[in-house]
Amino acid sequence: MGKGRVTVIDIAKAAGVSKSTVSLVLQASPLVNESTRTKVNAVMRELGYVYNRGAANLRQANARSKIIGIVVNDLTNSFFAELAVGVDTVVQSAGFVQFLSNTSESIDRQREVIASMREHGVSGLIISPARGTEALDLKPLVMAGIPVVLVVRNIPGAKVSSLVSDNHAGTFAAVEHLAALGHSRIAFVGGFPDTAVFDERLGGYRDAMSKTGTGFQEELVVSSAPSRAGGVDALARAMAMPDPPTAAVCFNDAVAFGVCDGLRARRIEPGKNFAVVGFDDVIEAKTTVPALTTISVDPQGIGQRAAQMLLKQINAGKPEAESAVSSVRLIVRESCGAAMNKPGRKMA
Amino acid sequence: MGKGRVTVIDIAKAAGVSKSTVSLVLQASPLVNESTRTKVNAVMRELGYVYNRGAANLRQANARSKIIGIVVNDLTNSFFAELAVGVDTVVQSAGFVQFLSNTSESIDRQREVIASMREHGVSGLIISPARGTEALDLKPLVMAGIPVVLVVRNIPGAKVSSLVSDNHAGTFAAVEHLAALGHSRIAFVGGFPDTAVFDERLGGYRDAMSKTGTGFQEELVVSSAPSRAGGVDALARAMAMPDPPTAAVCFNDAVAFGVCDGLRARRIEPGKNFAVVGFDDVIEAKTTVPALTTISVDPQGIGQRAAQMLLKQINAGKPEAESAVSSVRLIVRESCGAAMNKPGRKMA
DNA sequence: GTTAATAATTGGAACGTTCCAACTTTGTCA
DNA sequence: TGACAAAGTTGGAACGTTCCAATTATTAAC
Repeated sequence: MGKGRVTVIDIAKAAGVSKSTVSLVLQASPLVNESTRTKVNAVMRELGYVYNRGAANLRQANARSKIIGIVVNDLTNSFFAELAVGVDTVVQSAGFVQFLSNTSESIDRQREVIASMREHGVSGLIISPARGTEALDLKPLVMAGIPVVLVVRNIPGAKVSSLVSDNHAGTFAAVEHLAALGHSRIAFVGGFPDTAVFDERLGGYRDAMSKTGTGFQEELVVSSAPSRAGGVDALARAMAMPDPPTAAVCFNDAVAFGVCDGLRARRIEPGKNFAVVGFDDVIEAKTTVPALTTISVDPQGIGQRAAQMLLKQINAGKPEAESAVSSVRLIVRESCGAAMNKPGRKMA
Repeated sequence: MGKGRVTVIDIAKAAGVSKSTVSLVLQASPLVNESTRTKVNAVMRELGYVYNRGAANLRQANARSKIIGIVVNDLTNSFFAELAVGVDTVVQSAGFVQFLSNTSESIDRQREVIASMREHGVSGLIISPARGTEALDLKPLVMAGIPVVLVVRNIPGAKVSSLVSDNHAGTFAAVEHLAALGHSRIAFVGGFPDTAVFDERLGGYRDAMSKTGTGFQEELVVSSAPSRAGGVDALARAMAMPDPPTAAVCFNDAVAFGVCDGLRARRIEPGKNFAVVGFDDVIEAKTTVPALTTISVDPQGIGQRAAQMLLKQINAGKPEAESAVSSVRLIVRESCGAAMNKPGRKMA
């Protein structure tokens, strides 16, 4: 059949109108007569026309394309998958489509991905930055006036919007809860020390430990990769201490699951002989056994709110940076032992 | 500063060359003198030039953009997240960037997303189709000569490449293994009955049940949503039967986790009083307690292989449909009780 | 039956890039 | 010295769309 791609001019010719009219039909203009519209639409379907967004964007330098980009640093963490789903629900109803890319914590990859999205003229970007991202990396975006919302990790000095959860309050509440249950040797487990999120969560833990009178002890902080495997590993190191902890506030739920795995491997029952609190409240947290006590940050909710912030900026024209903190709350389930008897230290 | 965006002409003016020369620099042509090249590059950096891929694609109608799209039906299932990172690793090294979109099993959304990706001139598409997708939905893509690889779910009649795992062989092996352990009342649990994948996995189960002499019984098939919650639900129905099963072959790992949750809630220990086998071998399968016996389909591997198939088609020019089946293998861990004593039926 | 207003349509210019054919400069060879 | 080739560079046309100003067809008002 047709060798080249079918254009608006082909449609015009076949429908016996001008290309301008076809263009008007394309943008659903009320100027065009109903009968012409239906005819043009019919021809389009018949010839298998596909809109060339590139050409369109070329002309209307102002209006950007109807896509928003989301860049995450670790797609295998279901937290980010859920965040993306949350974003999707709101951008979808605003008539946008979402393109997601994963950086796997690589700054180089992140640069490529963001450049590529810019080249395709995204209307805005939601970014959970890779470790080590600097304000400088985002400079070009703000210079170009592209709305950006940072989520999960903020970047000091970058003049863009951000939405992070109240990490300090979260771990603070976790420690208070464990202390109220009678624990005093409470460890802080998992996470990479050189991130802002780690600092904030550790800060909440530290302040709460000081406040509860038991005091903050450096040795009770045992870091690791923020993954399930990292949790297993970190727990091993914690339990090897001369006076091991009886409870753990974990960097995130993945670590907490790892800690539970590690406990079980030592024949210690999480929620019974050892209290575990997570952070994030991922979807599995409530169905796993024992159900995980954790800090709920509602990833889908964050995604939705971030998307709303972004859309607001897009519609406002002039992007105005806005910082928000998403509040968190402690969800008490079984893994902290609150529903059971007093915590003991019956180890194998 | 500059109100409009900076173009190749601005660069040319500032560098004292013609726009053609700038264009040649952009595509790293050997024709341009080394000194000119460095000068032009310097000016680009200085003025903050961003390449306009849309304009470029407009001119070179043949060469498509350097992006490949991946469309998945359920991003919250970590299977797909891992598949996506598998794809990413190979397209990345081929100089492509990957844009992912989620359809949440909505055909309408899938249509939008695919249309949007086409409009942006993707070089190829990897699609895990939403439930109910028909060959007709893919027709426009193949007509336009856009390479497509279907993963996970095949669509009969669509003239595109596909890569699915050997579902039949997987459940067949699972049943054989359980039978060898002495089980005879083996249920098939979870999944929506109206999908090709379900049919294939059920088929493997049915054939194996017939072969082992215990025979296939309709009542032992209990379907549900293919999620953790679905597994909990399905197990409840299975255990309510007059003569409940002692083992379950699950539709996927998510269901299997749900089944384990449900068993625990009934004080039945998975891997001890009840055997559970999953399907997919997601990342958590090996670290959970008890470690899940499952059919390994290696989602990252499938992603990689699908990406290779796609790149092959892209480079070949003329896309040639190719069907492949990814072999699977049974990974024996703890949840089937193979490492423990004979299976009993000590229920609470 | 003329004028004014409204509705519908239209050709041409513009967007930022690449391709092509033509051009200039420099160097080589008979 | 002239012819020729090689290396670099260049202006204009083209890609598929939208916008603008201009045009024609239709209806309403007097």
